[in-house]
Amino acid sequence: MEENHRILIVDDEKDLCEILQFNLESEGFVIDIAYSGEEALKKDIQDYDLILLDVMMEGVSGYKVANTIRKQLKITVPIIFLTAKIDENDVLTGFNVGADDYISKPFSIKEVVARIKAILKRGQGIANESNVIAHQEMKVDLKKKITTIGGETINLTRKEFEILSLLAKNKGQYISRDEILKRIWKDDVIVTERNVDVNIARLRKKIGDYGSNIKGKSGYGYCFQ
Amino acid sequence: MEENHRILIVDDEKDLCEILQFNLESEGFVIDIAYSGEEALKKDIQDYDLILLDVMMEGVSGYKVANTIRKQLKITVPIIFLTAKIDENDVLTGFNVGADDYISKPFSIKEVVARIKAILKRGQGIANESNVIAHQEMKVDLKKKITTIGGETINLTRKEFEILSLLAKNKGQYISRDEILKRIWKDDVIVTERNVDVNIARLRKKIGDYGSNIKGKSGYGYCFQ
DNA sequence: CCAAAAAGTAATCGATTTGTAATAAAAATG
DNA sequence: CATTTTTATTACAAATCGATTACTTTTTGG
Repeated sequence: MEENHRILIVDDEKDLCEILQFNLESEGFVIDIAYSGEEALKKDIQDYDLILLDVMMEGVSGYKVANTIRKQLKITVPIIFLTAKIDENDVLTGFNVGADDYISKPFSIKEVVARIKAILKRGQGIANESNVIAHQEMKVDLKKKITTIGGETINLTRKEFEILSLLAKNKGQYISRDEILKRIWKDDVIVTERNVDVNIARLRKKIGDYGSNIKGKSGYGYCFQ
Repeated sequence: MEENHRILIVDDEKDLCEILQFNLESEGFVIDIAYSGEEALKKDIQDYDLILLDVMMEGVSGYKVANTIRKQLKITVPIIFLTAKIDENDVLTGFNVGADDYISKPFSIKEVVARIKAILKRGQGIANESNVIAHQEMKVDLKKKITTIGGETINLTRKEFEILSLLAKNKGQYISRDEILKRIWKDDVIVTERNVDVNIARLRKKIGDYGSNIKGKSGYGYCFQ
């Protein structure tokens, strides 16, 4: 099934944007454009399948935009950085290498299209492999983000689901609150370890009898068994 | 099966740490950072899957850190050295202390990611490389932090577990109370050597017959045999 | 803009862990 | 062998940690 992928182009060079837009639209992509970092962050990033992001822009740089998308918005949308000439020595200051791929200017449209397709294809592949962790009657579908017990869907919030996934993925292993914070809250918000407790409590309540499978141990953290 | 590997970055250049962090997190790794050798050694090294270690740091150098990890802590976690020097002698020193790889600055992020993946992939084959110390029916799982005797889990407190791990890792070797304090209590609290005694006593009681495997010798400390 | 849901905060209480001190036992010393 | 030092054990107290609740703030979705 073919789907029209949505791509956001972020670049302050208007001409370049238009060339990209024209060519990518010919390839069947749906294009949206932001002419600055600020403008990009006003878009609903979640809606895009891929972002073409210029690194060097006045004001909010591409690096900042990428950082915000990852750390604050927590969106894993693929990002391709567009950057001026590659200088390997520039890594320290130029931020010219990024998350999913980078393309250095000047580039050929063919190259851009090829890389976009490669990344979207890769994403497709991952999406198709369903990843389900099962424990007795309880099933945690990591991809669909759905938890069921005996076929019945359990309504978990995002945080609850993330915690359950993390523990289920590491069955039998104690994971400290600190580690849970690092992995789920990342480092963008400062919350205390009490938050973990509270969410564990909520989670336990929701999964009923399975709640007792989440063991808490003083000094060690939590463990699913 | 995809797993989130934990990587510890040790470098006193904050900018570089952040760039590495950003890029490695994009790759799905869980990142922790230490801005000095001292800080690094306060981390629970056992918990990481790989360590990126800067050689040139004020105070405790990268070599010292690596040396401590290998010789004292007896942890076989892969280590990649980051260094400005491309001096052959340095390379030799690095491999003497058990470095798994060597990357000289300036480097491209792609290179770092590639090397990390290569090493982790290789490590996958070796599987859980002696994360479990066994002595007859007693097993100490350093990663899961669980101790079992004949399959039955022994409920150890954190300190008890740390002491048992330390002694078990250095089977047959006497470790002084002072050394135990340094390694387990670190330098955050000032407690007397009596604390070690007390915890040893508690530990001995909990591991039953194996308690007599922990030998105490006046003037030497404790030894597991 | 409002209502509902989600997530964060604070406070409490109980449990667990750890530290302290006292004492007994063992080992070292001369 | 007597004395001093070191170590083991015990009981108790202090500190820390963790679960839960109620409440507030933030986010989400219409």
